[in-house]
Amino acid sequence: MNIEKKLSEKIIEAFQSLYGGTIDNVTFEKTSSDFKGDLTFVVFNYLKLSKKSPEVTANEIGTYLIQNLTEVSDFNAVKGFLNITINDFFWLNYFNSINGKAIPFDSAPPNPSTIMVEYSSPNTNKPLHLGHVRNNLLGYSVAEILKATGNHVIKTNIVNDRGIHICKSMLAWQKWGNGETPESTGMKGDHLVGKYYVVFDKQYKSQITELKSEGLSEEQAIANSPLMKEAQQMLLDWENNNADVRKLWTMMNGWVYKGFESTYKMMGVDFDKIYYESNTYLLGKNIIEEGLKKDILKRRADNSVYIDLTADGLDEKTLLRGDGTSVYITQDLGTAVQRADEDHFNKLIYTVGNEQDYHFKVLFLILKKLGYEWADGLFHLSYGMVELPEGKMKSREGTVVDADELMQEMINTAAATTKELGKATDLTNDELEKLYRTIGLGALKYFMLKIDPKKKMLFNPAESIDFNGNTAPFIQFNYVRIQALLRKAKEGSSDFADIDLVKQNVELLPKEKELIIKLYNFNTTLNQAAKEYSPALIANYVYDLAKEYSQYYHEIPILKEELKDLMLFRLQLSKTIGFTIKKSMNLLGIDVPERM
RNA sequence: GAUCCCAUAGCUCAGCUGGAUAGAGCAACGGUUUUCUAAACCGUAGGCCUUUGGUUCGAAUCCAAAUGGGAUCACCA
Repeated sequence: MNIEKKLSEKIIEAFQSLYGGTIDNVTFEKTSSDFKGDLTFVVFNYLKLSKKSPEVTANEIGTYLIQNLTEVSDFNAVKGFLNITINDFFWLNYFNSINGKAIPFDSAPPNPSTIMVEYSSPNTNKPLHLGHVRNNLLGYSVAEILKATGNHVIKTNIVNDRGIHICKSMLAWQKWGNGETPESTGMKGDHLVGKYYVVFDKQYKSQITELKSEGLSEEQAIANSPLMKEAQQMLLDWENNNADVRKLWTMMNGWVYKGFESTYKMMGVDFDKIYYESNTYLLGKNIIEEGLKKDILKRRADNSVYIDLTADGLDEKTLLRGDGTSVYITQDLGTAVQRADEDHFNKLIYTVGNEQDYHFKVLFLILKKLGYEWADGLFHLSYGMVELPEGKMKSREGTVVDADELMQEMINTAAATTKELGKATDLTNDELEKLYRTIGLGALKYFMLKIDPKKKMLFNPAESIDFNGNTAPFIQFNYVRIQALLRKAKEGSSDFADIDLVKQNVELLPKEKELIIKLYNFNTTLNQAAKEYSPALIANYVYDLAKEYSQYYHEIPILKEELKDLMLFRLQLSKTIGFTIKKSMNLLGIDVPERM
């Protein structure tokens, strides 16, 4: 039932029959609103075959189509643009085939791919911030989109639960914590641990200042800071399984996990498989050995191992230190191989900020050189940083927008706005709480997902996120209006109890045809979003749909339409649009309320 | 120094697989509610698509360079 495909075939046929030439698949674009028609075929590229002027060629093709394809009801040729009108029957037929339900995805791949989507990947020394919010929403949404296109998706998270940064928090807590716990302070665990990360930094800096005032250079001061030495010792103790350090580590990480859990829950994201770096950080050494045997990797005089990527326009990259210990990329090599062995993925998508573009380029190239076939399925979903007006966020200095606080603020704003507008007054308190969350978090999620992932984005905390215009609340509002219509229809008359059963052939208004075409385009958009890993395409689609509907709603009577068939058709159209809005929003991880 | 990413209305962004007169939202100004939820709708105003050159019948879109902004180039993670 793909009209573009049908048209394309007929046009190829037309060229064959009219001009005796063969052409490849042709493409169409949406006819400009200034001209009559639904789809436009541009003939300029094919004039060599027709050996006629653009206008004549377009006219001849148009005539052929109208004679040989029943779906084509009209055409006009302007210069080289052939504007094709598809008859209402086709569109209505398509619409009836959906029949008031969510649009089914029509081209699920015959062999579903297994796709791992890694996202979030937090450090356990501080709470999640705005940057993580973008990461989480993006990863979650991409996973949902890939699922919707028929893939088997495994959402994974690799938690960086070990390293010097955690030791800093641990040390500071040990020294200045006075035994504080989440229970004793009422603080969320991740925030409590984050507090001591900042304490460490403060103490460390004042120590450096002190050492410098004693006459040491900056470099010497850094090298001789007792606090940093202690932290490093703690890391060594951790690696050597020192019981006390491990106990402290387990306790504090436990606090953090509890905190993360509630943040993830509030955000509405989840994972199928969680890895911990404390389990994976030693992986990868055997791969290095293999690589050395194959002579792909080289050993330096000091015993360190590296790979020479200069021929590929990159640098030499060290993979193992002289003392035999791992570096960051060693473990990434190891986890990639482990995942390939365990999960047999076709694709592995790393949702990580664009500051690591180089790292992933190197990682993928090394794996490829080592001969892993699945390395072609690796993809770095690189997204731009979230910046504040004053520049980059620095968690050590506490200049971050905290995820928990931001979400709460959004919910508060949603509550205030709802009250101000005097809306939803008949809901219970529980329902209201849920509504505020749906609207507030919806606004936040949409705000972050509607922007092309690869672009960096500016977040100004002073200007609150909008609730009007191109926003989630606007889209949600249109969904709610539809639900209100449907409710009223059912209450008003038993004739409308089952709107789904009605199939009507009516004369379409231009706006109605436009809306059906929009619905028809859902699958194309979904496919493209999956192909490009871009939730922004879905966001733009659903906004367009809601906006068109909003105009329609204002222009055309629905429940007040006197012709019953027409009223039913319009209700059915509204219902289908409602389904599509909901489905699209869910792909973005956004809920829609029934009332607001 | 090298590499990568970005540049479209005052602001935030679409448009990028070349096509017809470059689109939204916000902000500004004016209008619409005894009638299906006004978180809405309609209208006005706002543009050298950073610049220059190239490819093409045709360039915001592709190529090259310049300018400006960001990131990266650790035996850190």
